[in-house]
Amino acid sequence: MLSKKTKYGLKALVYVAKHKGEDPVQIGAIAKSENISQKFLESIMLTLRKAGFLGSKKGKGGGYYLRRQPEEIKMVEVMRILEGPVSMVPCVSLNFYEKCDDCPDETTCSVHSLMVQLRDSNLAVLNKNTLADLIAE
Amino acid sequence: MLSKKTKYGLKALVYVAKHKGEDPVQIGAIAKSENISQKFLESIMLTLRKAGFLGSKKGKGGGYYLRRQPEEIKMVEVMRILEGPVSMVPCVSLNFYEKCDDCPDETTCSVHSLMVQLRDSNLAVLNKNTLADLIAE
DNA sequence: TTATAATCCTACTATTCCGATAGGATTTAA
DNA sequence: TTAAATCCTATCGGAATAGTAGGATTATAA
Repeated sequence: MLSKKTKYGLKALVYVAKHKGEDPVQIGAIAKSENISQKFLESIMLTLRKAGFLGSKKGKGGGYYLRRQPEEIKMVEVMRILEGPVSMVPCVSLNFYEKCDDCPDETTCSVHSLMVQLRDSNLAVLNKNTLADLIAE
Repeated sequence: MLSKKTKYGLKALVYVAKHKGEDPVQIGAIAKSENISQKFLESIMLTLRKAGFLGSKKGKGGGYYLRRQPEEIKMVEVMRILEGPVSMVPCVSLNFYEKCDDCPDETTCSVHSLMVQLRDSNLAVLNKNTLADLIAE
């Protein structure tokens, strides 16, 4: 299941992107528009800013704005920041590789190939879609 | 992330399938071979039996056996039983549909299309792969 | 008939993660 | 100087996950 964090983060990015070129948008406005707890959204925005997707301006009249073009923000990047690994098991993860504790040997693991296929099919989708694609709909 | 329950369940199915035609296999043997807590595996085997993948024989000399041919057990069926919905959000789930609580309208939801694409790419993989494919490797 | 070996079943527990909240510190514009 | 905004750390309740406990039931075989 997709975490609320990721879902809210994506919606917030879309919201900010839709107001590109205008003044920065406030957390409060996003929270209200998208039915998100404002305090929860605060921490998500912070994450997105630290990851480089968003910039912020403090103080009165401040808020958040996009730091990159929507067409250049791939969904795979956002998902890795908010949701974590694309892979369903650490031992097939490209960016978060770890050995599975219960598997003596990956090459003989019966679920390995299935996990690789799932990873690759998800990667294909997440590499193809950008923030711009989400705005369109 | 794939739950241990699902991972163990898949490995157990593969183990049982590899012993097709022989006497039923015991939970203890599977647990030992695959490094799984026997008690935990008990409950998983029960789930797989109730779902119709496995049959069981009680008492001395008992154990579990496959009730269907490995080629006919699609991964999508097993995943739905052990892991739950294929979709990452309930509002795009084919078998577990539910309205998202925070979305006023699915047709205008910005993440909807992405979720549909992910669902479909995963479904393709899970429909194509059967238990027989897992045994092969 | 009795011991043993197996599944079956219910309940419980420990731990981790998720979603959300609290309370202020800091910065900036008017 | 005040108000409006982000920034930051800590905490918390609930749900889910992973695993445990203990026995009930069933079947085989001596």
